[in-house]
Amino acid sequence: MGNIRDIAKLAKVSVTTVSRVLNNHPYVSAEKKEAVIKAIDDLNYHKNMNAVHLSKGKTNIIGVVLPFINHPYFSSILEGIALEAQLQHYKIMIIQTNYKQEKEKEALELLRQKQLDALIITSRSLPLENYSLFKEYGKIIMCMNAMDNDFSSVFINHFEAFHIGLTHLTESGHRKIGYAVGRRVGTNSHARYIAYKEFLSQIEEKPREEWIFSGCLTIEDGKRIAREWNQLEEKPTALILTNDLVAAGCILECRKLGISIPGELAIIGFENHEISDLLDITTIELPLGLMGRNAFNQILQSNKVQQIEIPYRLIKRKTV
Amino acid sequence: MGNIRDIAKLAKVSVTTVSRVLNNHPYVSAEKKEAVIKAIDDLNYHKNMNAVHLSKGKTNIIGVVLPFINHPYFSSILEGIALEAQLQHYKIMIIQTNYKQEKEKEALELLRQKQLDALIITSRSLPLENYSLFKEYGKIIMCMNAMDNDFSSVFINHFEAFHIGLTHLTESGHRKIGYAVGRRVGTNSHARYIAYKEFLSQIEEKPREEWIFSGCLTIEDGKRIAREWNQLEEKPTALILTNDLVAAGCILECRKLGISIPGELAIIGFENHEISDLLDITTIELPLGLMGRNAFNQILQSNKVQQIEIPYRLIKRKTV
DNA sequence: ATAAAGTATGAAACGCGTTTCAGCGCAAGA
DNA sequence: TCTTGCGCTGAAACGCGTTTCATACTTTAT
Repeated sequence: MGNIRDIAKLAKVSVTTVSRVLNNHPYVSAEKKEAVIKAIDDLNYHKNMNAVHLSKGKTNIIGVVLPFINHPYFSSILEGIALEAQLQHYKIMIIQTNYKQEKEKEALELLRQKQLDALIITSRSLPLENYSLFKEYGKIIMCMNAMDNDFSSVFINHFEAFHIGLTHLTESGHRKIGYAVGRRVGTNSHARYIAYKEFLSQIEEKPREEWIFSGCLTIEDGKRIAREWNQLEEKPTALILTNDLVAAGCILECRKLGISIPGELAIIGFENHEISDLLDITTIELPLGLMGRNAFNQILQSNKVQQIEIPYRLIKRKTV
Repeated sequence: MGNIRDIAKLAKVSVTTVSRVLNNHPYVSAEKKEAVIKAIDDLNYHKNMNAVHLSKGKTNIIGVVLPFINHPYFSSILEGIALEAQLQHYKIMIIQTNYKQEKEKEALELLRQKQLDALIITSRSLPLENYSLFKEYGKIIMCMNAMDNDFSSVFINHFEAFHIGLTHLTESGHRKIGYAVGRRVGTNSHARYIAYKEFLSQIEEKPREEWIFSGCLTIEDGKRIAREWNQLEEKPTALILTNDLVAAGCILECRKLGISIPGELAIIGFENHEISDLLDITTIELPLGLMGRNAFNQILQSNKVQQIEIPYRLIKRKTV
C-alpha cells in the first residue's frame, strides 16, 4: 500500500507537498496536485492514522466512562454524546466500569497515554481527587455536580428534583414516603438522601432506613421492591424510585400482587422514559440526551471550566 | 514528561533496554532494570500509545457498528462484546450509523487506516460486496447470516425462529397472522418475510401486505401498531412483533383500547427482554449477549472464517 | 523601479516505541 | 579444548504523517 514517501517519489514531489494535497492545504500547483492524486490512486494509498495521531499529539477520540452500557439511563446519555461527537468528527470509545474503580483508573490511563483526547464520566465510583491528578492530560467532563473540584460538568440538580417529587407527594396527601437509588453512595444518591432527610424533618416525619431501597436500577429491581414493600410491617404509602424502569417493574409487580396504584401505593419515577408514558407513570423528566450533548460540547470549550445545569420537570400522570 | 530516549539517557542504558523493561521482556539485569524504573519514576514518564500503535501496526481497538445505541437489542449485543473485549484487553469504539450507508463506509475507512484492528457489524444497510473489499485490512465479523460472502459471522436463524413462532400460533388456532419488522429490507427482515410467505402458503392462507408493519423498533411503534390494527377492516388475530419492546407497546396500548390479549389478538415478541417477563409476553428468546461475546471471540480466531449459529427458544407465556 | 506580499516547493526535524541484528561474555556439553 | 548456547546490551532501522524553516519566483502596491 505504500506510505507518503512512496507517493512523493512516484509523483516526483516532496513529502511536504503530498501532505499538503492530502490535507487540502493551499499553495500546491495544479499539476503537482494532479500528479500526487494519481500516485495515491496508483498505489492505492491510505493514511495510517496512527502516524497522524502520533504526529499531531491527538486522536480525536474521546472516552465515555459508564457503569453499564445496556441501561437506558446511560445509553441515552451516550447517544447524546455520540450525536454531537459525530458532528465534530470525534470518535467514541466506551469504557464500561461496572463501578469498578480499576476500570476508571484504566480510563484515566488512556487519557494520559494520549490514546484519548478527553473523557466524559457519566457516573463514577472513584473519588474526584483521583480525577484531579489527570486534568493536565486532557479535559475531563463530569455528568454530575463537581463544582467544588473545578471540573467542567453537566448535571441535574437531584436535590431539587427529588424535593419536587416529595412536595408533589405530600400535596397529594402522602407523609409516609420511601425511595430507591441505584447505589447507596454516589453524588446523585447522596443528593437524594439529603433531600429526603431534610424534607421529612420539615414535615416532621422520621426518615426510615427500611424505606430506602438501594441497588435498584432495573425492572427486576423494581419487582423486588414491590415484593419487599408488601412484606413490610409498616408500609410507606408512596415511593420515589430510581428511574422509570424500576418504577415500571414495581408497578407491574404490584398489579400482580393486587396492590392498587396509586390507591395503596403512589409511585414517582425518573427520566420520562417511553415506558413511563406507556404505563402512565408520574415521573420527573431528565433530559439525558441533552445532557450528553452538552457534555460533549464542553470538551470543545477548550479553555474554560464551566458548569451547566440541566432542567428537570415533573410530569404528572396516574401513579400518584 | 519525556520520552523513552530521555529515560535511556537518564538511566544510562539504551532505548532497547528501556523498552524491554517497559514490556517486561527477559534478559535485563537487575541493576539496569532498577535504574530504568527509577528514571521512569523521576521523569514521570508514560508511554505514548500512538507511537506504540504506529510501531506495532495495531491498536487493540475494535469498532462496533450499530444503527442505534440506545436500543436494548443493540446495546445487549454491545454489552456482550464489551464483556469479552475487556478480558482480552481490547477497547471498543462505537460507530452509530442510523442505517446511513455513509457511516458504515466511514467505519470501513477506520479499519483501512489502521485505526481499528477489526470490525463487528451488528446490523448494516450497505451491501456485503462493499464489505468484501475491506477484508484485507482486518477481520470483519457479521452479526447476521453472511455465509455466502465468506465472512465470519454469528447469527440467529431468523427464518426458523419465525417459523417456530408461526407454528405456535397456528397450533393455538390462528390462521390470520401479521407481523412487524424493523426495516423492510435487511437480512433478518428478509428471512422473516420469506418464512411468512412460505408458511402462509403451506396453510393455504394468503399473505397480506397490510398485515406487515415495517419500521417498528420501539415501544412507540408498538403503540402505533395497536392503533393501526384497530383501524383495519379485516384484522389478523395474531401478530409476531419485531421485539419485546414493540410487543410491550402494542399490548399496553391494546389494554387502553380495550382490546383483549390474547382473546382478540395474540402476540409474540422476540428477545426475552425483561419487559416480556414482566408483562408475560410470549416471546422467542434471542441470546444477544452471547451473540456479542461470540462475535468478539471470532476476532481472535485470526485465521479461519467461521459461522456460529446462536440458539433461540420459544418461551410460552400469556399473550398467545 | 523597488519594496512588500503572495505563491510554490522541499529538506529536515519532530513525534516515539518496537524490533532486528550483531556482538560480547560466560557456562555447559562434547 | 572446542563448540554451543544462554544472558545481556545497544546501534540502527522501522513504522509514517506533520510542521517548521529556508528559499525562490511572481505579483501587486508604492
